[in-house]
Formats: sequence, C-alpha cells, structure tokens
Amino acid sequence: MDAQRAVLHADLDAFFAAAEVRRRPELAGKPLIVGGRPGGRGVVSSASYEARRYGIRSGMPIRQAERLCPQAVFLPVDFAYYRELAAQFRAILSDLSSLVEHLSIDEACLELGPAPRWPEEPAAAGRRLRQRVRAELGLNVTVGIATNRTVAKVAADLAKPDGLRLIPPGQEATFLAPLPVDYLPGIGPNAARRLRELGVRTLGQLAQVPPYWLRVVFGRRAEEVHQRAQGIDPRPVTPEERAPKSIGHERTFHRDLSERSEIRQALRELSEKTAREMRLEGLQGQVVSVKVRFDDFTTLGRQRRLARPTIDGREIAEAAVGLAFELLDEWRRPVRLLGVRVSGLAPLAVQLALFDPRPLRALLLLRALDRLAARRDAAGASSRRPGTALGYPVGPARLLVSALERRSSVTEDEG
DNA sequence: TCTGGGGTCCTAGGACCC
DNA sequence: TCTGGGGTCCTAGGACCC
Repeated sequence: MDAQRAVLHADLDAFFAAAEVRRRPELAGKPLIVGGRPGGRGVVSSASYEARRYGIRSGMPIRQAERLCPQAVFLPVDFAYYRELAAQFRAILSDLSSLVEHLSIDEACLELGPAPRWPEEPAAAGRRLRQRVRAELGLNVTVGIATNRTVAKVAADLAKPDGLRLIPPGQEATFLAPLPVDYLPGIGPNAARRLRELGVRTLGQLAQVPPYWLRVVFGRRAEEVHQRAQGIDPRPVTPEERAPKSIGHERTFHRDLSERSEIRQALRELSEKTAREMRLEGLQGQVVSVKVRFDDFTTLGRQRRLARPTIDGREIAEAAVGLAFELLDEWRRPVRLLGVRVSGLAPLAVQLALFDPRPLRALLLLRALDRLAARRDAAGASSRRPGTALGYPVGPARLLVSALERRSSVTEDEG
C-alpha cells in the first residue's frame, strides 16, 4: 500500500468580517455584517460570530439581518482590501508547501508530503500555519487535515471557528458516517431533499446504498458521490491557475426597471465592464449571454455566438440588448436584475499569431481609449462618455506586452 | 421582509452532417 | 417508403460553490 497522503484544507474564519475588524479594532466583539447597503436588496456576504449568534448567516437578505439584529454594524464589501490580505495568506501557504490549490479568496488546500509521518507531521504543519496566520495577519484560520481533499474540507467545516481537526488514515468513513448528506461538498439543498425523499439522511446511509440506485439523483456522478461518501477521493491537489471559461457582470437594481432605455443603458454598462476585464486578461470572447430576472424572480437566460470573437464592449452590448429585448417582448414584466457574460474565451494573441488584423485593430482602438482615459484622469474630470473604457486600469504598453507573451507561449505550445 | 455576484459543470433537446 | 444511428455543435436551464 502507498504511503498515506496528507491534505490540509485551510479556511479563513468569517473572512470579510474579520478583515474589517483587523483594520478597525474597535469593532472587535460586536455583531458585524458585511454586505449590501442596509435597506437595500443585497444579502449578507460575511457575518462575525457575534452576529451569527442572532441567527444571521451569509446569503441571508440584508433586510432580514437588520430585523434580527438592528444594533449590528453594517459595512459594504471592500474586495480590493480583502484581496490584499488574501495575497498575504497565500504567501504563508506557499511557505508550507509547493503544492497549493486556491479554491476561493479565503480557502485553499495543500498537499503535505510526499510521505508525511502521520499524525505528527501533518498536525505540526497545521499548528504552524494557524500560528503564523494569527501572528502575521491577525486572522483566525481553521484547518482540516486528512488523507484526501473531501475529508480534509469536511473536517475543517466541523472545526470552525478557529479550530484544527485531523482525521487519521483509516478513519475517513467512520468520521463521515454520522453527518447529514449535505455536509459533503457537491450535495446541495436539492440533492439533499431528493435523498431525504428516498430515506437517505446521513453519509453513512449514502455509503451503503447501491451506487446504481443513486443515478436518479446524481446521474453520471453517482459512482463518484458514492465513493466520496465513503471517504474515498483520489483527486490530486493541482496548483496551476486555470484560465477563466467566462467573464461577466450582473447587477440587481435598487428598483425594478421598466423603461427600455434604462435597460439598454444598464446592459451597455455591464458589457463595457465585462469587455474591460477581458482586455485586462488578454482574452477575446465569442459567445454573449444575458441573464434577466423579473420582478417575480423568474430568471431566464439567452445566449448567442457572434460571427467572430470580440473584445469590444459595444459589440457585446449590441448582442446583449438584442437578446434581452427578446425576453422582454415575451414576458413584459419589470426587470430586477440584468447580467452579461462572455464565454468562448481565447487568448487575444492566438489571432495575432495567425496574422488576423482584427485584434490588432482592436488593440489600436484600445490605445485610443486609454489615451482618452488618461486625459480624463489628468484633468481630474469625470467627463463620462458611454462606450469608452473609462477607468480602464492598465496601459496599452502592458497590454501589448502581455499579448506578445501569450503569443510566444502559444507558439511554443502549438508550433 | 424577501431572495447578491462571481463563477463552474451537467443535462437535455434540436439542428445538422455523414 | 416512413424512418437509422452516431457525432458534434448550439442553446436553455438548473445545481452547486464561495
């Protein structure tokens, strides 16, 4: 038998709320809610453990949180600050292992090893990590350690907050067995309900059901879910950053929109924002999707493949408006949310490498937009003009450099 | 008193081709 | 005549995660 792996799952406790307390220590010990504006249509992104004592949970509407705990401190989300902190967290993790996979802004898993001495070495690594994060970042991190990713994650979930839980080799199935099925990553509210209807409530029960039986609920995933419920998960920890498959933005409005002109304007803004991000990533995209949520919460989507890839917000907006208006013509209801997403992404420079002039023209256009934005910044004015890349935060030189870098790597890979 | 925003992956049906 | 089957692409919708 192979030496047992050791996988460490690390999860920052109530990250956004803890980050706010870190820079405003006077908030320590108070119920704190990070999310949309009070009175608005947002939900709770993060709540301190003091706030959770009032029944507040992330995902809960802000208005409901206000009723449950009117004395709580409500703060808006400050992603830029959280990303800075998260980068420091990542630096500490890379000290611990060269095999780190980042799962989200506040979560990661690490492969310790190659053949760690159980349980002393993994446990010491976990304690060291928790100590360093506390000392250097002033944050609590909960750690789960096991022989695979799934069990390590569930162990961390159970150890929250500010805990460390280690499941020794051989104990995986026993550890999972008494837990409700939705403790398993990948089993959400829907699958849990359907399992309940079949009389399956715990992971132990799930592990004993014949796998073909689970096809009704999980389809092709049935075998895999069955294995996971037994604490078997051979997935490796993979450190590579994966290229995004899609980029998009969506927005819930303070009040529902009925006017076509307002809807068109909102779609243009979302399209420009999306296009800007694609340029930053050096990506072009060919499939435009819209999402429309009506006042009754009916949520529908439409998508269309363009004739050729684009990085132009106006082209994206044109497609998005057409698609959204089709839905509006069918439904004729006020609109609560609009979203624009672009997929079918590919590096801009692939086309350059094939001597297609279009992306080059687009880059030239962007340089013009950059100059406009730079002039705007220099003037300190906000001469907002729809259709321009205002606020576009990267210079044309850097964009070209990254495009050329991508071209050379493509050439190496494919040439 | 309602229900965010960023994503990924899967399924299913229809078009189209061979 | 009345009816095939596999492969692939496209679109719509939904489950799930943080």
